[in-house]
Amino acid sequence: MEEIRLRFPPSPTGYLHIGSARTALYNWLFARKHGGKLVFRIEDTDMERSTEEAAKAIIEGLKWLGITWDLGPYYQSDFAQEHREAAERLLEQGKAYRCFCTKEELEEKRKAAQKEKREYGYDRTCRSIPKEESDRRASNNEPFVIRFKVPDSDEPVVFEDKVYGRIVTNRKEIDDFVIVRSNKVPLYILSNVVDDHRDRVTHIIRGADHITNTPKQVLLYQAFGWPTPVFAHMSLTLDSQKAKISKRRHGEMATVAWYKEHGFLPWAFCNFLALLGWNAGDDREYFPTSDELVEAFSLEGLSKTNAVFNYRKGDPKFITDPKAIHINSLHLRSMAIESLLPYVKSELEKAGLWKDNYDSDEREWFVEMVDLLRARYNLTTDFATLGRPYFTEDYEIEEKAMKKGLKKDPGIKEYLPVIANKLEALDPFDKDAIEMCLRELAENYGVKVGILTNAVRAAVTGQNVGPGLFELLPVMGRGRVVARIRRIASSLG
RNA sequence: GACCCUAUCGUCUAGCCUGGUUAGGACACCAGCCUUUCACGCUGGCGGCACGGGUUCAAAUCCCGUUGGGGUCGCCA
Repeated sequence: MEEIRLRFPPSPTGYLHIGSARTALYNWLFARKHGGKLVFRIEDTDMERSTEEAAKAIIEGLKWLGITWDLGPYYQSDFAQEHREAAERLLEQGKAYRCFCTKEELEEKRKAAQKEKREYGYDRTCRSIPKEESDRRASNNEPFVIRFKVPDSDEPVVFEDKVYGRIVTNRKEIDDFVIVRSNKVPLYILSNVVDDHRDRVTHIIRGADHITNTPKQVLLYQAFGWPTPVFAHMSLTLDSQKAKISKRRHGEMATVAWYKEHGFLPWAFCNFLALLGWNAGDDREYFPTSDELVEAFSLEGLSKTNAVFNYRKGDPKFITDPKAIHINSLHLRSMAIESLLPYVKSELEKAGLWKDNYDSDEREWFVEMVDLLRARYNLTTDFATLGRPYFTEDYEIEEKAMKKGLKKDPGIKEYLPVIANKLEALDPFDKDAIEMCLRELAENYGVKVGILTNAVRAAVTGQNVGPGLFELLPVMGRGRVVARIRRIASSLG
């Protein structure tokens, strides 16, 4: 049986874009699902815009996402000679022809057509130039491009799209398109077909923006006598203004790197991306592992309608699609704690909060603390921002914590030193003992236990929100807790 | 403008093919419950079949049209 092969062929003209990442993801999922291979090919035939840095950034992005490939990366430009030869073959067979029209001439015709509100298509001026003349002009070094000669026929060009169904195109809608530039560099439309054939690609999953050039490529496959692969076009992702998401309009938020920097877990982000324009057919949206997504994935679940990325510029609650954050929190809270640790370490390092002891003597303490905190965090960056007081003595008492925790009851500044003394002497220093201790004290003072817990929380974390206090204190450790309470108590004057 | 694609809550979507559902789920939002705080969780609420014609006993579902949205129309990919 023929091996299933897919490909991901980005052009290296910028960072890895979330739309490209989604395309890569779907190809990868499909390949894995069917035991196939994924070809990674960098389409750099546009030398003007392609850069090595961009290629690197794309590779980095894919690696971070965990999207792996089986073949490549190949560079399309390495195969330029093969593409030229393919074009040469078409030329010899009369399936393509040299076009000597200059850019300026064509531009003029285009403008004239626009002015008269006629639709513009290449007028086939050079299609009828006799072979002898064409050869002569070529050997005289007259510049030319090579155009594909769309075969005359009454039959429309048809292909069966796995998502959109049967796409029928009238040949009159297809120009004799250019396949080789005047500088002899082949164009994408040609190179792409030649490469896909050489790489034995069986399935092409790509953005719906390629739908209209698919008939041209189908014609090329036919001209070469090659079987056409299966096409599956996927809906695009737009912003709330219904514009294509782009770095230019949306800034870094449109790049994969942004998600890496803002505390997203790679697999969680893939999980979210997969949901943009695809569904499992049941109510499942959370896929703990890639195996589960692979199992659920199928082309039938792809949506035909463009997805709108729910992001509002300038709105802090919508720095990105809130569903992305939600999915991330699901993964953050339930993934294996060992897998989460490196991400937390990285965030703490960036914030200057990391201590090497967390990898050795204090490792147990660190793991317990992370586990306690993650239950209410959404992003890995939260450990360094919201979590700051847990990892350093250098923390502020937030205003809300001061008000709701430390100033809530006038007696608090009397209670706090007593609590510190009690906790210092408590044995064992565990959840139940601490709870009993604080409840007893509350009863003695005739206040609700919440007054005491909130005060202690405010003192030891500077915050009025956080893990359950009775769980937190034993993890934090007696020494640290008592010291913090005393320090804050004395500062209350 | 021409050609192609598309249309279900604010957003992602199920349902459409094979007409009969109180049009389902998720995110977001609101309320309540839980509770030592905040989250989580649970319960409930808000909110949608773009419009107009057909076909039919019956239309989100089938057909036609309108409107809206998107894509493409390069010697970019």
